[in-house]
Order: sequence, then structure tokens, then C-alpha cells
Amino acid sequence: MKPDAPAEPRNFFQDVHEVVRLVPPGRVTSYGAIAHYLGARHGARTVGYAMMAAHTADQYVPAHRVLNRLGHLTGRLHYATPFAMQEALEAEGIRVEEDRVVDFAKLFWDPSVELA
DNA sequence: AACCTGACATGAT
DNA sequence: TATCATGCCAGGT
Repeated sequence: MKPDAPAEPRNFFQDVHEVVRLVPPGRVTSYGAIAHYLGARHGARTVGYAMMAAHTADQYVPAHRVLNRLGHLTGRLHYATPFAMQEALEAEGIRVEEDRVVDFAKLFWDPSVELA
């Protein structure tokens, strides 16, 4: 049982932001991968919400490295300009075509594997 | 203070 | 094989 809650109410968003910050430049990951790493199979959606709230995080969160499972830049419309996300990725040597990351499978960085 | 919305993914019909 | 409905969390109005 759990008479009292954990000392640290570690918010899901906090965890998500932390994991995203661990994604190395030139690499990308997906909402689902992060959710799975955090133990929430159906929490992918929440991960997306976390990204939207990423700008409220204390530290910078490279949200441009997080895509949906198809490698699409789903969050690009949330940036200052619709191209900011793509430009940020290309600046790291990642090729983007038609709002989709080329060689997504190769560049994919799975936290449950890399941080195992 | 309550309700609504919002960067996804999976399983079942 | 494609579509529908469900699961998850926090912030803003």
C-alpha cells in the first residue's frame, strides 16, 4: 500500500522533459518511445502535451528532436514559424522532406535502449 | 472551481 | 485492411 504519496511528486512532464534533453544532437526519438520508457504505454498523448508545455520548462528542451512514430514533424505548427522545427533538425544534419525525417529508423534514438 | 482542449499510440471491431 | 473508441496528464479559460 501507499499510505502517503512519494516524497517527490515527480510530474510526468518533468520526466519527459528530462528524457528529451538526453536526446543527442543529430538524433531523434518519438512520443511513444518516451512514453514506453516511462512505463506508460498509453501515455504517448501525454508526452505530446508535455512537449507543448516544454517552453514552460526550467531548462531548454530540444522538442524538435521528438516526432511521432512515423517520423513526421507533428509539432512544427507550434513553433514560432512553421519552418523553425525543420531548420533546427537540418542544422543538426538531419534531412527533412515533406514534413518527415529521412532515415527516421536509422536516426531513431530509443531511450529504453540507450538509457537501459 | 469546473470544464475543455491539446505535439499520440494501441487494440479491437 | 481501415476506422473507431479508449488511455493519459497538465494548463488555460
